[in-house]
Amino acid sequence: MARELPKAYEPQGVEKRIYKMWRDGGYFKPSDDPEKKPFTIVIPPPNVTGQLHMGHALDETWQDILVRFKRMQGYAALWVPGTDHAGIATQIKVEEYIRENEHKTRYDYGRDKFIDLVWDWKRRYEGRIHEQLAALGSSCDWSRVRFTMDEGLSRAVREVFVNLYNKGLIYKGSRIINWCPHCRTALSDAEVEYSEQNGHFWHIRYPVKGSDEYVTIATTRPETMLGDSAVAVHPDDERYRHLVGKTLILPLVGREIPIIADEYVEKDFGTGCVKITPCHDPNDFEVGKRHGLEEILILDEDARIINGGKYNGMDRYEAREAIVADLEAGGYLVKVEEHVHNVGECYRCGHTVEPITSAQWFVKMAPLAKPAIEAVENGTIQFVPKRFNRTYLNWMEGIHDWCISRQLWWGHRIPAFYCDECGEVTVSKEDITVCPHCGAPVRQDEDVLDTWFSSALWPFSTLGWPENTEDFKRFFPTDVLVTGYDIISFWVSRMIFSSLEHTGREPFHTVAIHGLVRDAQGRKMSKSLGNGVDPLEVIANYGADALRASLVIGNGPGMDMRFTDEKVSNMRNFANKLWNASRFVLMNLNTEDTTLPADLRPEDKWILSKLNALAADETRNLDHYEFGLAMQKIYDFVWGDFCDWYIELTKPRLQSEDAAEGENAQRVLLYVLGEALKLLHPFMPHITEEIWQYLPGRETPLIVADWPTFRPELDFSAYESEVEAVMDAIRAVRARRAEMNVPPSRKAHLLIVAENDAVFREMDALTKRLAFASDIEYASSAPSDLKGYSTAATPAAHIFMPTGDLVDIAKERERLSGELAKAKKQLESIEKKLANEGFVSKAPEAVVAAEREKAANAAALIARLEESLKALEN
RNA sequence: GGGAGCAUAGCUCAGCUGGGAGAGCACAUGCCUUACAAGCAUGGGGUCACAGGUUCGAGCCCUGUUGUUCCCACCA
Repeated sequence: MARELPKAYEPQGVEKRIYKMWRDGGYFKPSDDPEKKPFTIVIPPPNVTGQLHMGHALDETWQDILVRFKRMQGYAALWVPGTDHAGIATQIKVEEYIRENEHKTRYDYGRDKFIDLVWDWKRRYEGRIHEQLAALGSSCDWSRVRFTMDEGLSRAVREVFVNLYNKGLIYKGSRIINWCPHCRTALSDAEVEYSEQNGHFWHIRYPVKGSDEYVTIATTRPETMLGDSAVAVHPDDERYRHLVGKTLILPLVGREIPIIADEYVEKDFGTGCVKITPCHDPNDFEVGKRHGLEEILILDEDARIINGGKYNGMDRYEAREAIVADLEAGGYLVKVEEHVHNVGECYRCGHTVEPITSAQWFVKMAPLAKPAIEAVENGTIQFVPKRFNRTYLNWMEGIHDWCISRQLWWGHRIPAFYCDECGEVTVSKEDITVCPHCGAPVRQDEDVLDTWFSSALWPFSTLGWPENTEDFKRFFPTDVLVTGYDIISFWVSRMIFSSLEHTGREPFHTVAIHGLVRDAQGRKMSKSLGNGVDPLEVIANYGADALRASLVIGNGPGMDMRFTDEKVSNMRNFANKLWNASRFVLMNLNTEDTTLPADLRPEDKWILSKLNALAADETRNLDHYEFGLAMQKIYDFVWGDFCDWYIELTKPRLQSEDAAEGENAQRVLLYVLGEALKLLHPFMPHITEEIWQYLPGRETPLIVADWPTFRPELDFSAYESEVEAVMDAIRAVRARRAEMNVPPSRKAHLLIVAENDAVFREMDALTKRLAFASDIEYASSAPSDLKGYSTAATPAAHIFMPTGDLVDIAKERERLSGELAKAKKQLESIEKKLANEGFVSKAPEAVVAAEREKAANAAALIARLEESLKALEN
């Protein structure tokens, strides 16, 4: 016999207990039944020392919905969890810690000791992020948890590096890269964020050697003039043509530099003369290469001046001030303008990056990008929603070579070994100590790889690649990648080209893209604004299920959403509603029969039909990643159909003397509740599982229950409207009573006139209860005298209630006239439609039929309203 | 400069395949109707940004306009 549910739902205790039951029961592991098709997703690995934020909560919720849905559908569902070592982010964090607490830098520790320290952090914090994922209810397989610097994943990194190197797709070269002076490392293009800043435009005069002439250049970074090796003008620029080939004297420095002509210069921008600083500007670097210009590096790794004479040792901004002052003193400064321009900032620390020429490792992108573009163009990989195909392709088509070396300590060290003896570079999967060419000792490259280099391998490295493991064979390629649109270029694109290159397969067939979670004002949540909301706090207050549902409901794929407490509390209320409905079902239950009775009443058919349609809808919506719609529908079903109507409709039977009647109602309640729990489970897993555990006859936990499907034998859709006609009548009576402020305690006699009143009669007891009737009388015509009656008309029925002096005849007449006018207008528009030859001949039959029915209903309603009005006139 | 999104009730947003404009909150009125006051019932409230077009039919498809947000490139 079923147990009774506790009076209140306490998510805090229940969620922990339920999660433990699932985990200890091994339900997060994919079934090893070879008959079951695999379904695989890999988690976008959070930073190992990071904290869960709302974006994660949304991302994990989407993944969990998918994986639970597929698991219930009978797939061998696998969700691989894990974390990312997050090179820069983690190293910064540890460096900040030792600076603040020990007044030390990483150099005080030395490389090996510092890395040991970071590993300590990693071990300390990864448990925390795992617990946070668990708190959300994530049904990932903890026996397969991975970390980007695990031995296996590091082997994959080595394998990939060496393969690409051997194919000539990885090279080392001196190129212009983005340098973060704070993190003291190179960055890829993707790791630079641009923001508009108010700056200045300094116009500086460069004298022409051996003449009185000069050219004026304009710059936003005057300190870079120390590294100038030319001034360029456009070849067609009449103003300067005579100067091309002449020599300039670089002010303050005294160095001689040429005036060159290059089409890169825009005649109409600034003065039409551009100073060329090959080491500190990407465009100038190209110009410098074309013209064979000298490359003068003027900034060191801390962005302090070098090769700059008296300015040496100054910070870049200090130097800027000093140089501007000196230029002014020397009469070289023509003018200073206010200027708004974009400044590149490090995406991790926010400091302004400097373009600097430096020897770094690069991945040659063109050959890798080509198949990655094709895979999306030919539909092998699909973004959902489709428009993100464009985002991806735009990025991929404009891609530059990828700078992958980082001057950090925390990460995968570049497997290149230098021999100082013979000068050979050896790239090797295994560490080597001596040079294979000459036998002399070698030293390994000091740098580590970009974090995203290892994340790019995540879908296959986590499954065991490069070994051909059982997991790799069974679960790769994965199915769906769930992530936000902000990470498409960083990560998604790199997984795609990496997987195609190294495994020959696409890493996944679908990329399901969700939006960003913003604060209540629509601003991005960020640490600096302090407007972030901690998911764990929300879970503590409302429960993980409420949080999950609030993040999902009514939100379309790829759309940003605002997070509000109100939405979470709505969903908490929904959980409470479900809990109480279940409590009601259980407290009335005295059967363990979980099958449906043979004798179904109209309201049973109605709810079963609704449920049937819901199952089909939910499946379709989930198949299309329409989680917001799916959640909305199950919410509406549970609250609107099941609680507001069906439960109320069963009450008379449950209280009936006839035990068989009561048991029939119980069996339908039990069935519908069970199926609803299944459909809701992917969204709100804990509460549904908890209730499920109380239901009789449930052999297995809900997490592995069969996903509901459409059952043709329970399709009573044709019958729904007959029941809804009665519900309409009930609503109409309630509305009339509400208008007159009649309390429910005051029951009224009802006279119902309906041409087709079979279902009304069948549902008599229900109408009586829900329409607060003392008794109901069925008649074939209206009472002859309507004085003292209040009337309610629906297309299917005309209802009369004696309400005595509560009825104001004038008002009643006014109301009826209003309703009549409305109905007539409606009928008119329908008839117009039906009179349209084009509509009748071209619209689908079902649509025309529905329109005819609407016309008939409107006509019936009009007849009743007219009858009422006429009777009032007497 | 290139690309994309958004504009629907007072607020926040749904509207899945073109065919009845919806939800939550807020507001108003009445109810402790023994599952639930975190509740129930009833009600008011919309020129679906604007202008054209396609269609028997447009919130939905197409073109343009306005406003707004984001992404990419980056102008020295």
